[in-house]
Amino acid sequence: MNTREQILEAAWELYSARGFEDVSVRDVTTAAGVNLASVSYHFGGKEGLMQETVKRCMNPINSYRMQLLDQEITKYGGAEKLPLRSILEAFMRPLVMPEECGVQSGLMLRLVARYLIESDYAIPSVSRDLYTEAFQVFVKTLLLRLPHLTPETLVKHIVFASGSVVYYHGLGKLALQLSRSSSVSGDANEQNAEEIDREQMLCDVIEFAMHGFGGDTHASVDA
Amino acid sequence: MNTREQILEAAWELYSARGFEDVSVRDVTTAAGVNLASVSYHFGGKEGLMQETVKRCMNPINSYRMQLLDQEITKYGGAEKLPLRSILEAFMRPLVMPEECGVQSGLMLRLVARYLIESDYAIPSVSRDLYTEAFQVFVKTLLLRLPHLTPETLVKHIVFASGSVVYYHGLGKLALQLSRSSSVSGDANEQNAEEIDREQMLCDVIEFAMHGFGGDTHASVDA
DNA sequence: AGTGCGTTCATACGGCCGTTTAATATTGAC
DNA sequence: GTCAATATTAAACGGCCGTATGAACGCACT
Repeated sequence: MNTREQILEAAWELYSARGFEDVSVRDVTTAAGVNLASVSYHFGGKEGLMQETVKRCMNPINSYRMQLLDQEITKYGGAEKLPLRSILEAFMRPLVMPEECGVQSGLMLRLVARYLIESDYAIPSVSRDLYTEAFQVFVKTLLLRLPHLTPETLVKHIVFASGSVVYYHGLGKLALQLSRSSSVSGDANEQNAEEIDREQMLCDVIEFAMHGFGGDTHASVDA
Repeated sequence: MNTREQILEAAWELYSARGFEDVSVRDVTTAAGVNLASVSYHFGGKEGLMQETVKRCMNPINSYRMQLLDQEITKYGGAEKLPLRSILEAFMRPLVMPEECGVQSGLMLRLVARYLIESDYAIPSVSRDLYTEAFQVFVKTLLLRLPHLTPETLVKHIVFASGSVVYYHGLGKLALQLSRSSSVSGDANEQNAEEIDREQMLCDVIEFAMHGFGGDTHASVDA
């Protein structure tokens, strides 16, 4: 029964790093140190392995979102008193800091981005339900706080915020290089920029999104 | 000499629709109605074709960005008098409405998203220069308008805004479904949502981003 | 000891991949 | 018209892909 876990762990790392379509079953089983046929046996095939991999990381993410939201609700004594910042952070922090809910490494966002794009926007039933639940809860909570906005607008804004964080995680380093390299750039190929400050990124994107939602940047416990 | 163009056209459509790694050279040549070996002959191989494809669509995009920016500058009589909205629209409209600069179809954003992700964030020299130029011009222009912000902050915000539009284009339909489907959803597989209103999307994301930049939502010719 | 079942294994299969080759067709300058 | 350069073609190459097969293994249970 250990084989299954070894496969999932290797699959997670490889898919995150290189993408779903670019990683062969052989790559996964070799990295996991198990037999090639194990994937067919345990997951029915490559497609099954991919779905299970996504499921295994999206479940904790969405649970963590709910958990953070609940924490803030009790902290502020009611969902209707939640600051906008708390709601946004509860939604986005699990994406940026997945290790806080047991999903290892910052490859999370790359995997999500890859999956959403490669799967041709047809999220399979596995993760569709998870997404649906989390999405609806957050839209509902936001609606309490921003009753003058329509649910459609709120959805748009959540998507905007998610896009910001996903995109920035992927392009942040590069973009900063581009903006700086107006001066001498030495070789154009130095791709080894310092690791990105994810906590700072989270803070930045929340700040950006809060303005987008039209919320007050500062304390807004009073409503 | 027509073969080359037919290949590029077919490649553009297929790459946009299905992704780079998922489209074989045979797929492209078959769709183009040319011989398999033509790709090697004209582009040196699949890698060369991919790069040329990206180049052929990013060149017009970045030119269009500059053109829109210049239009607004003359319209308002000086780069320092540009409303924030004009700058943001000049940057994002070409992504959302590529057909306005001769890049056909709304598959543009998917191709960009795919390329950025699949190429492992290592934008090859081909498009790197184009991006660099456009990025620096826009950062510089934004700096005129928002001198209290640092260039790093501006870069972040541009990336946030780009991420919003790319992500929303990919997920918008799905997200709206998710938010609505709290009620009856019939089959969970109806993926045939109506086409997205791109002009509206552009407007929404500009509005969202403007708040994020801290700019005034309304006319800001007066500075 | 023997039986049955879940698991792991080495191996093989057919298929598609990107690229190469060498022959043929087309072009354009002289 | 000739001839070299350019362009296109059909066919084949080796390689990796996902999956299937059937044998071997571990082990609880009788």
